[in-house]
Amino acid sequence: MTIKPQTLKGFRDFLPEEKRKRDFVAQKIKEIFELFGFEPLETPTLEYATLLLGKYGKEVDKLLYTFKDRGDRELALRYDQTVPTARILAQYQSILPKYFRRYQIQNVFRADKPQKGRYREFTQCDIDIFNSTSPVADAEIVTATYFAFQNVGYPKIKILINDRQTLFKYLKPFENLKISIFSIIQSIDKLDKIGKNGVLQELISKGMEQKMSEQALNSISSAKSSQNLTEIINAAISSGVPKEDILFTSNLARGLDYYTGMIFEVSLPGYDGGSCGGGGRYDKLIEHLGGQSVPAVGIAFGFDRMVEAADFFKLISPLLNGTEVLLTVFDKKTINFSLQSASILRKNKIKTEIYPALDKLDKQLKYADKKGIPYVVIIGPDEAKKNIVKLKNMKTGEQTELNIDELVIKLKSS
RNA sequence: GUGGUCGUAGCUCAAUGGCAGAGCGUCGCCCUGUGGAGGCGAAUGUUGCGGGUUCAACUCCCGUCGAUCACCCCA
Repeated sequence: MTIKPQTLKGFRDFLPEEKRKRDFVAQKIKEIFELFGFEPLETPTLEYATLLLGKYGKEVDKLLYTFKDRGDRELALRYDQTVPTARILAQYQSILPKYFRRYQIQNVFRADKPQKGRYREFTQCDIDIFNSTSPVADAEIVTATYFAFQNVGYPKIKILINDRQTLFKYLKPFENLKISIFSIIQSIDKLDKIGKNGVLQELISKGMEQKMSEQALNSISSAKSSQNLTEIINAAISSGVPKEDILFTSNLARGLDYYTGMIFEVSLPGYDGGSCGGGGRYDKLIEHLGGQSVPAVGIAFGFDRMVEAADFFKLISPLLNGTEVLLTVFDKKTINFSLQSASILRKNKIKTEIYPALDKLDKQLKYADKKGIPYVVIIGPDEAKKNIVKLKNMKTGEQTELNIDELVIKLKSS
C-alpha cells in the first residue's frame, strides 16, 4: 500500500533554499547575542505535562500537545521557552550565574488551528536577563535586539517603547467593575490594527461608556515617559542605539498581562508583515510559574517573520554558501582524476561537488546551471592525458586550461 | 475553538450539469566533449478523498482531509 506523501497539518518542510535563509538569519542574530554575552541554552522538546499544564491559563491548556509515553508518564510538547527556562532557573540555581543571561532558538508546538504565519510548530528565539531589576538590563535587551536586527541587514529598524507604569497611571481612572485595566490595555494594543474607532467600539462593547472611552484614548496619547523608562531609553542610546530609532510610544500596549515594566516592539518600516518581535520586563512571571522570585526582562523574536522580511528586503543571496565548483566525470577511466582533483579542492576549503552519474556533458552543465554553481571543471580523456583540467566560468562561458595548482589558486582568488 | 472561501497535470490556472484543457516547467531530438537563447516533438490526471442527486457531476448536495481568510489567541 502506498501512502500519499504529505506534511502534517500545521507543520512545515524547509527545502534547501528556505532552510539556508533561516540559517542565515539565525547565524546573524546569534553573532550579536554572543557579542552581548548571552549564553546558549537548549531544553528538551518534551516535558512532564504537569510542568506546563495550568501555567499559561486554561485557554492555553487546550493548545498543549499532551500524551502518555510507554511508561505511562504524562508528557507535553514544549509550548514556549519561558516556562522550561523557569524550570532551569529553579533546578540549577546553584550553578548558574546570578544575573543569568541566555539566548534560546528552539521550536515550540501549539495545537492551534493553523493559518498563514501561524503554525503548529514554529521557531521561537528569546533572549532574557534574569535577576536584575536595573534599567541597564532593560537597555541591554533593547540594544542587543536593535543590533541583532541591524546585523541581519534590514534598512530601517524602529524600536517602539513604553512601560506598564505609564499605561497604569493614565488608564487606572477608567477602570471599573465591568472592565479591568488589562482588558483596556488589550484593546488599546490593537490601535494600529483596527484604528481609533475600532478600539472605541471594542471598549464600548466591553462595557465602557463612549465618553470615557474617548477620554481614555486621549489620556494615553498625552502620556509622558516615566523616569525609569527615560533612564532605559538613555542607556540604550549610550549603548549605541541611534536616538531617532527608539521611540516612546504611549499607545503601545502589548496584550500579555504578565508584563510589569518596560515593554517594546520592533518595527521594520517598509515591511508590512507586522511586528517582528516584542518583549519587556516581567518581574512576577517566574514566581507565578511556581519558582522563587526572579525578576526578568527579555524579548521574543518573531523568527519566521524576520526571515520573511529578510527575504522581502533581498538581504539573502540565493547562492549563499552553495557549491562553488562542479567536477564533471567522463568515463570510468578518467573518474579517478576527477575524484583526486575534488579531494585537492576540498583540502583547500573550496566547496566542491562531483557529478554523481556518467551522463553526457550537456546534462552535467545543465545541472550546474540549474543549481547556480558558478564554476565547472571539465575532465575528459584529453585533459587526463595532459594532466590538466578545463575550468569553465558559467557566467561568462570563458574556459581556461590549468594544472591542478593553478586551479586552486584561481578558484581561491575568485 | 467559531465563521467564511477554496481544492483540476510538477507549478499557475481555464473548462457556467454534456469529449478534462492552456501557459510555464520536465523529458527527447536538432547538437557523438559544452548549459542559458531558439525550433520540433513527447509524457503527465481515480478533477484531494468518500458517499449522494442525475440519463450525465470538475461543476449540485452531505461528510471528511487539506489550504487559506477573519475572529479568538499569539509568534
